[in-house]
Amino acid sequence: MTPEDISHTLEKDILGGTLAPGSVLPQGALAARFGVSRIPVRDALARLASAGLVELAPNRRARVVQMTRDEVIEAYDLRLLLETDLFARALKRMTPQDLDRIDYALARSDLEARNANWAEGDALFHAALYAPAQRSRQQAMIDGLRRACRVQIASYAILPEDTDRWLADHAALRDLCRAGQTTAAAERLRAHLTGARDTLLSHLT
Amino acid sequence: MTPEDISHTLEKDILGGTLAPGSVLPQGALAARFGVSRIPVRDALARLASAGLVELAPNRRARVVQMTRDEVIEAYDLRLLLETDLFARALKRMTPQDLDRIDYALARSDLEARNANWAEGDALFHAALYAPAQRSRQQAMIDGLRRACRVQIASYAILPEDTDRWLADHAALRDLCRAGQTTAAAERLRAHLTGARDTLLSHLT
DNA sequence: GGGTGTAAAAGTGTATACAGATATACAGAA
DNA sequence: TTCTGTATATCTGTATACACTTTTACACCC
Repeated sequence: MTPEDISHTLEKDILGGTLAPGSVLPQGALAARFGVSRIPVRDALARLASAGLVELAPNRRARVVQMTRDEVIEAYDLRLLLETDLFARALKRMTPQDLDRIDYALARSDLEARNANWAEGDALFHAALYAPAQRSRQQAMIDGLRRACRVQIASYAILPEDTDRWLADHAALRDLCRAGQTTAAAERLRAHLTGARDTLLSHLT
Repeated sequence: MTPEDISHTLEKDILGGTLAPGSVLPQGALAARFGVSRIPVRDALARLASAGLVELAPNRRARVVQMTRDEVIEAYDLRLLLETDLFARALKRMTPQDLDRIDYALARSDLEARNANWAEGDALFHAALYAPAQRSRQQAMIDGLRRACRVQIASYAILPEDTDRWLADHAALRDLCRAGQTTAAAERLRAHLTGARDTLLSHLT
C-alpha cells in the first residue's frame, strides 16, 4: 500500500459516495484500514487535498470537500471556459484515428453507465474528445474541476433519465465531430455542461 | 519553522532566482537549513509540488520545475483565457472602492518595481484588478499559472525597459477601468499578457 | 432546558531510527 | 578519451514514539 494506492482508493470512496462531502478522515483510522503508519496516510491526504477532494487545516482532521452553491456555479463556469476552449483546439487537429478513439470511448462509457459507473465513462469520453489538443496542463485543470464537481454529485442518486440524456449528448457530440460541424459541436458541449450544472444545482437546495 | 514557513521561504528562493529551474532539493539539506526534521520538509515540498513549483517523483529528489517552450505557451494561453474572463467579470461589478484599491495596488507595485521586487507588485496589482469578481477558485488557478510562469522568468535578468512597459500597461489598465471602457480594457490586458509571453519566449532559446 | 468550564480521549505534528532505493565516484575495458 | 560496471555514499520512505492541540463528554451553574 503506497500513498498513491491509498489516495486512489480514497478517491474512489469519495467519488463513489461512500464518503460523503463533509466526512472526516482521521489519519489513525486510515492507517489502520490500510495497514500502514500515519506517514503514508498523510502523504495520501496531501495528494487528495491538492486534487481538491479533501480540505486540510493545521491540527484539524481532513474533511471531504463540501462546495457551496456559488462554488459549484464557479466550478461549472470554469469548466465551460476551459472545456469549450480545449474542445475547439481539439477539433482543429482531429484525425480519423482520434475519431475512432472517441467511438471506442463512447462505447465504453455506454457500457460503464449501465454498470453504475457512469462517471468513469464520462471522464474517459471527454478525455478522448480533448486528447487531440495535446494540452496536458489544461486537461489536468479540467480533470480537477470535474472531480470536484463529482464529489458533490456522488451523494445523490442519479436518475436513469439523466443518464440517458447524458449518453445522448455524448453520441451527438461524436456525430458532430465526425461531421466536422465545429460551431454546433461547441454549442452542444456548452448545453451538455450547463445541463449537468442545473441538475446538480436543483439537488443542492 | 512550520511547513508553511518553509514552503514560503523556498518559494521566495525559487521565484527570486536563487533556486534555478532544475535545481535539486534534498530533504536532508533543507531539514538542516531550517533546523527541523525531514517530515515537515516533505510537507513543504508537497505544498510546493501542488502549487506547481517543484516536481516530485517516488524515491527521487525534488526538483524545481523546468517548463518546455510548449508548456510556457500553454500556460500563457490558459492565463489569457482565465484572466480576460475574470477581468470581464470584475469590470461588471467594480465599485469606486475597488477602483481606489486598484490605485493603491498600482502605487505599491510601482514602488516594488524599483525595489527589484517587481513580481510581488505585479501579483498584487492583478489581484486587486480581479478581486471584484469574487471568484476564489479562478483566482487560485491564475495565481498558480502566474507562479509557474515566473519560475521560468526568474532566471533571467529583467530589463528596465520591460519594467517600464509593464508599469505603463498597468497604469493604462487602471485608467481604462476608471473610464469604464470594458472592451478596450480587455484588449489591453490581452496585449499585456501576450507581450509578457513573447519576452519570456525570446529568452528561452 | 441551555449555556459554561473542565478533564479525559482522540487526533495531529514532528523527531528519531532504520530499510530500501537512487545517485555518485571511480576503476577497468573499448 | 568515453563508456560500462560496481562499490560507496547519499537520499527517500516509513515505522515508532512522544509532545502538543483539538474534540468530546460530562458535571455544574444559570
